[in-house]
Amino acid sequence: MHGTSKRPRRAPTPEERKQCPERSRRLLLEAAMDEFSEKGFAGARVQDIADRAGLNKQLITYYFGGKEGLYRELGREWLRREATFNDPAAPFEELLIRYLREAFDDPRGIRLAVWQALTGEVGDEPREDLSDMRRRQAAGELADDLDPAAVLLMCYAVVSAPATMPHAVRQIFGIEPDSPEFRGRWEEQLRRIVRHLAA
Amino acid sequence: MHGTSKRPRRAPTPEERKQCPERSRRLLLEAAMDEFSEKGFAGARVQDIADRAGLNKQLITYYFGGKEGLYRELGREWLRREATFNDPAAPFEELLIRYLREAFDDPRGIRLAVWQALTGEVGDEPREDLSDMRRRQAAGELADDLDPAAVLLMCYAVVSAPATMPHAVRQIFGIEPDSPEFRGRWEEQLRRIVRHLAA
DNA sequence: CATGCTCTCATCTATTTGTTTGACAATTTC
DNA sequence: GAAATTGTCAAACAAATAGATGAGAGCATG
Repeated sequence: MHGTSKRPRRAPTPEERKQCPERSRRLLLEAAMDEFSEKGFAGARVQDIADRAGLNKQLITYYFGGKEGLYRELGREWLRREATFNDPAAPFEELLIRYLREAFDDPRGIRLAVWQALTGEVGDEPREDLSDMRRRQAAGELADDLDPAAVLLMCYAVVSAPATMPHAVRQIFGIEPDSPEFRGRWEEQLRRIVRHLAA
Repeated sequence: MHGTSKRPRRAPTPEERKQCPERSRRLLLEAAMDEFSEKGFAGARVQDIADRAGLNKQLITYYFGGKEGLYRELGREWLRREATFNDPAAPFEELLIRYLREAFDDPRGIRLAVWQALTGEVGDEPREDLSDMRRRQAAGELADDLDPAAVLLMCYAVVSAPATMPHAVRQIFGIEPDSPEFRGRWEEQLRRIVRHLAA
């Protein structure tokens, strides 16, 4: 089922792989992102993470203090990453689409976030800044009768939807949520929807 | 942490509780709905389910053939329930709000569905019927440039949002997702949004 | 009241799983 | 280049957990 059937690690360090803690850390984080985003914290197995990284599972304890430590570190990293997303210059529609594409290209972050939300884990993310949305509203990018906060939440919801409710996509559209067809269709429709919200 | 510290079940059948398989089944299903919707399949513990139901955990095997059987039965039940939701007569806005209130009153179904989606479980739900949406569009309830399928998916997304991304609600609105304040505000905003989509 | 069946429970067991331990190799430091 | 530190691994360990076993109570039917 997994790539490595018996971990035959005969040639562990062909050349490149001498001993490199930074590399190991990175490999574990990547593998953990795969596993956790796929199965959630409770469903993920440290053995699988280690296998995926091609490393010994003990290293998870060594580097991150255990399964939970690794999970937390992953959350922190995601936060750092997401913080670089605001771009006040771009029009709202473009911002949404940019975010949507990111979500399509790598749904792991969103899946992880939803999993954290479902398990009720409380991250200490700061209060979202709405001044930008209000500015856009004043500039006519958003209808006056709408609450910027609500529109923002709606955007989160529709961007995450393909990842959080793939079954609904299949049910409604009859195509795969990760197919180019759906990608294009959803993107175009979201564009139109936000245009409707501007009028 | 749990209600029964040591399960002191001294008076097991005070009066009402003689021996009633139907009651036991129902209790287990209810408890399972709580646990699974809260922690997902992998995170839920049969012991906790049994405790919550005030019954012995072996009964889960007895009635449902094990943890997984119980989980499946829950999914089936939810499908049966959701099938009774269509109401072609009501205006679209009211339909959405009705669904939203249901979700607020008991988010367990939605949480369960999202969990199933995240774990990649494939239910065999039939293809969604869009003819109703198309009729509404023709009747002017929905702008012509919008894809009925996309609007439907958006509705699912925004209705589920408070349950699937409570952290976002706190972050953006600064209030609790299940507070009456948020309920009212979100409902009102969704009304306005769908009105924008009709124009 | 006996008998068979259904329902319930406490205990045990096998397995899974995250972590610990101790050995050893690689790398750095002096 | 020797010693100490760091990185890696395999095997053992301990906790948790789902399911199995067998005993026994409730309830019907003769």
